[in-house]
Amino acid sequence: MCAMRRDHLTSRGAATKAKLIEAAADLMLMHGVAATTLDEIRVRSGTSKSQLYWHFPDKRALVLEVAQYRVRQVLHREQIPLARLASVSGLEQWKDHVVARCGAPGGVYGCVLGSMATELSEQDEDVRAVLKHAFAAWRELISEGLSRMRAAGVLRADADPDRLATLVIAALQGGHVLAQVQQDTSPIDHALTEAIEHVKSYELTAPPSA
Amino acid sequence: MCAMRRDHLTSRGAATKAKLIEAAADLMLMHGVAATTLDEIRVRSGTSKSQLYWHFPDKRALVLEVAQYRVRQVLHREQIPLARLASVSGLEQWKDHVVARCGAPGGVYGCVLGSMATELSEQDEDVRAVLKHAFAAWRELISEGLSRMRAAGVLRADADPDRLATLVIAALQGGHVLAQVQQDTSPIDHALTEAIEHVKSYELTAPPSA
DNA sequence: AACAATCTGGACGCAATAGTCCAGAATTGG
DNA sequence: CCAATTCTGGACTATTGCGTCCAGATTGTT
Repeated sequence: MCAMRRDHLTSRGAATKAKLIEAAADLMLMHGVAATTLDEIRVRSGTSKSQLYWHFPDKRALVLEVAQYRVRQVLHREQIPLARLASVSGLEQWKDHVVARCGAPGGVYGCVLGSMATELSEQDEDVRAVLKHAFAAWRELISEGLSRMRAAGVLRADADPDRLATLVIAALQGGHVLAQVQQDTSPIDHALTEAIEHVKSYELTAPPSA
Repeated sequence: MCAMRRDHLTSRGAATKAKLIEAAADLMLMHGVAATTLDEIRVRSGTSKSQLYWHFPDKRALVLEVAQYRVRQVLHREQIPLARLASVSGLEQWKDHVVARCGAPGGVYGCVLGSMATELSEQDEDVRAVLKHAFAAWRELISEGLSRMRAAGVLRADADPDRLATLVIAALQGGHVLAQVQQDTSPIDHALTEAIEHVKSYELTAPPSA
């Protein structure tokens, strides 16, 4: 039989595969996908070259799995604060976490999904499809939170959760781009603050007693 | 004398250099900087390999000049509508142009500055510096327009032009990222529309006669 | 404990790409 | 019109990085 990847990995194999994906993900975030060599991945993961080709048919497949890993990571992390979103101040807390992570030491100011999206959208349809769904799901998390707020009477009926969520995600992504280029979190902070200010303008204030 | 680049080019030389930069810029926009080979640039520009090394010491220098070319191009183009910005509807017209260009056939949905910023910020300090100034100047164009609107009584005194301009640029950049990933201009359209809606919330409506 | 299947290590080959070199064409000045 | 300079064309080299191979170590099964 010619060597074929197994559908079932032992725990050791799974651990190695995970190490490879994590090492690749880190390097690709720091240096970009194209600039990350398989050799660097091998060194950082503490494994050897052939393991890459045991677990992945080629670099492209590895990149796809890195994208999927990042998507799981981001959506899982975002689900926690966003699924219980019920007020504007909840959104502000979420913003603070985003900004803190953006400027975290060792980080790189860019968004792990946004950087891959920009670099790979034109070259790899599979990665683009994965990221497209990820951004849709992310936006949906925010949109649903805003819908709940509207239903609860926190926001006015004319607030459009989908469009507001699009603004928030765009402000986050654009804020990352600007933060990366000026190596400073203030753009993402200000952009998200203003976006949330816009959401606030739909807040239903206690109607004047009349 | 060992061959040194001349400080003064003849018109022919300048034309060739410009063709090289434009060809490189187009390819780098479409496929990314790293994925663009010198050979592709040679073919598309209709010149030969040694011309690259006559006009540029290496690929990195070419990339830097491509970045400068893009910056000149974008700032020149943006200056026209933004320098005479005097009303919210002017901002809306500007948005329509941005969206139209984003979805232009042959285009690529991404922003010519944003894509380079994301791909190169971590690898090339010189390019990052160029783009940093470009984004600052771009934001300043918008900020000054909003300041004029405020001075003219179009916007309320509590409108903060710098922060609003940051939101607009971030919405534009983030909108490009989302548009690129879903191959559709609606995200950038909606994000900019909402950002402008936020600016509108600072509009000074005619005070109630009292 | 012995055997088979699964997984690992590093050496190797090959293709692609950045960068070099030089002969000669086009252009400019006397 | 001739010579010097500026610029161009394409062949060439060295390097880098992707992907292959196989001997042997590790793990699980009877």
